[in-house]
Amino acid sequence: MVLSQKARYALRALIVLAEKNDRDPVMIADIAAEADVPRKFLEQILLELKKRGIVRSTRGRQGGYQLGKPAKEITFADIIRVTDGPLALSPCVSVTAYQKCEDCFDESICPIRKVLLAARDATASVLESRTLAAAAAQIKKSRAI
Amino acid sequence: MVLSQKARYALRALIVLAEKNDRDPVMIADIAAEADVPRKFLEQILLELKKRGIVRSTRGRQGGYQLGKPAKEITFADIIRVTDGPLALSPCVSVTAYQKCEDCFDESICPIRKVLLAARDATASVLESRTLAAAAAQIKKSRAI
DNA sequence: TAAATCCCTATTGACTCTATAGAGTATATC
DNA sequence: GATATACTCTATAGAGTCAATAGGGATTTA
Repeated sequence: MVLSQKARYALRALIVLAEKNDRDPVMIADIAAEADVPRKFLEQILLELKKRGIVRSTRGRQGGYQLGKPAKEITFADIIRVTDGPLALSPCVSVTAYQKCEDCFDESICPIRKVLLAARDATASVLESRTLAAAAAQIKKSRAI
Repeated sequence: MVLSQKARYALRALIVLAEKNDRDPVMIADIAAEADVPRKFLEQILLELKKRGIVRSTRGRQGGYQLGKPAKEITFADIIRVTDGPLALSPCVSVTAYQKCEDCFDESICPIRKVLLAARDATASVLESRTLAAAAAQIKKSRAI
């Protein structure tokens, strides 16, 4: 039920990137320091985010990470799906990774499924509407005060 | 993120009880058979549900389990909170088990928290509105066809 | 060619989840 | 009141997951 540490780290790191306005690549070490994330763990996380197109990287000297697309197109749902898998409380109500329950007679009748489906939709509609851009903007606003 | 097996078992077992209209106590063994849950595991689950007042038990011969209150007063949220803990994606947005994040500077500013709070509210409002009575009614209706 | 930086895989320790086991306690019935 | 029945409680084991660390490989710039 609870968000993994990995997800929290990913969100913090990406918000740091979003605040940079995507000029030059930012080194892992810098992101790690600003987001307060263990450096080697962050490496793994960024690698996964890269595979899913959420960030892109530049290798070698002067290298680092940048967002893979505009911050306002990256939602919390996108990020959490990478680190923690589907948002659904059961694979049988997942939109991105549907899987039938092993011991389910008839899915169309299952009263549990019906509820979990409604819960998934509610969660998804929140997490899909919140973007990195909004989160970064909020931080900047708080800093300005 | 995903519901534990324990939660699924608890929901199935309680829906079985809700269908019985709460006449006489139902033995663990019978509940286990009807809900398709390992018997000894179910014992533990029912014990926890009992501690939280969701079921009540009668010991000795003719003993068994019954719902602890009317089926329409037992919500999915109540049950899941027993088996899986708080609904919130982070302790810092939990209503039933609030806890500050260790590495959080200022909670009122945290842009992640804001989103997780909205997600929690969305999930809770669904799970708190769905009752065992509704689930049992739905099952009976499907069986009638 | 050297330094900087990301890339990739393996490993470890702690913890949790699922399930089973077995002895203990209460109660109805004969 | 003896006995069978059924819930109560605690321990434990195996598998799996999570968080973190480690270290060498590959690539690019200067």
